[in-house]
Amino acid sequence: MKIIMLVDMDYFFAACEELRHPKYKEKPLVVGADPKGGVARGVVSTCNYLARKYGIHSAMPISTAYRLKKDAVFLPVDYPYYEKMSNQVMQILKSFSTKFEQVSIDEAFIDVSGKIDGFEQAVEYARKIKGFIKNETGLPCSIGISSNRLMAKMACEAGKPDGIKMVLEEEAEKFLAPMPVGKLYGVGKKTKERLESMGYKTIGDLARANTVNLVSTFGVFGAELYRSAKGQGEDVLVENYEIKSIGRERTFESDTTDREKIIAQINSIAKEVYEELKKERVSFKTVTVKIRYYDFSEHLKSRSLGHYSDELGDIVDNAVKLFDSYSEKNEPVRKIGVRVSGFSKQGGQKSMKEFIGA
DNA sequence: TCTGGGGTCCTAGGACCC
DNA sequence: TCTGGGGTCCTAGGACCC
Repeated sequence: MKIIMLVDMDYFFAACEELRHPKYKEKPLVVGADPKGGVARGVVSTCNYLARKYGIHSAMPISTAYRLKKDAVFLPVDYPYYEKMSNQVMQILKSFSTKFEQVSIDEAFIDVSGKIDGFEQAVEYARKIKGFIKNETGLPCSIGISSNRLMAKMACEAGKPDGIKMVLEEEAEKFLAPMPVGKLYGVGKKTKERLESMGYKTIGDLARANTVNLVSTFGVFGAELYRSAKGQGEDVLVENYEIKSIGRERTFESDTTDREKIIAQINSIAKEVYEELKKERVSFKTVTVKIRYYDFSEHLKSRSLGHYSDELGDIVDNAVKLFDSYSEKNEPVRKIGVRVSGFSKQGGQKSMKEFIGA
């Protein structure tokens, strides 16, 4: 049986800010959009635990956060800095594991099966990793330990903040049973509502469910839900992951129908996408434009070039065409986004797989 | 409360080829 | 004349996660 850990950095962006501004440690700290006196449109990205005491949390409108605690410290998101800190952490995790899979800027799975003899040594090993990260970077984290990805994740959530939690395979179902269904990884707002209306309030209810019933309403996802509720999950980590799409989107300060203004925004966004594309050294085949209207309705339109391209002109031209195909609506636009996908690796960047002809 | 931005995966219908 | 099935690509939308 494999020993899988999920390492998740605690309140990561805010913790990074506390690191370079130690004086903010004793204050409620909110990283996210500039509140602009409470009229801004952004949201809270992350906040420290002092800010949470006032009811502030991730994804909350920044205007609400501002109302809850006007004299909190509000800082903008400095992604490049967090990425630098993240890289340090990820290097450490790689050195402590036999397999490593980064899930996001502040989270990674590690397989440590080859590093320790069994689960008896796992908590001690996690403590070592946690201490090492703290010493080297000054950042706190939480670690979940189990025999598959799902349970490592669920254990980690239970261990937060600054904790280590191990859930053995034989304890998994019991551990999950009392939790509300919404806590299960993969169950969001919509699925939670549907499950509750079917009478499944807790994960335990779901584990005792009629699978035929779940599959008939949710399809393949229903079978997956059932497996998850029983604490079963994948134990294979994917190490060589390739990016699938690159996009940027921007919300206007106020909704607009001004074509000139929107086209200008598309141009500026396309340039950012292009820069990222060059960094990743990939070519794209498909361009997608996303529009969010004043009423929050969202639409995507995409077109395939029929061939690979790495040119800015192709992004801009197609994005503008796609946008113009919406123009008869003429409703106020809140947000506009541009995304490219359908990648092929560019010359000189052949993957090992392609190289050996696999 | 009034809602950002960066992603992933899944579904489903239609086109087209064999 | 009416009838297959598999495979892949394209497009649009939805749900979810961090």
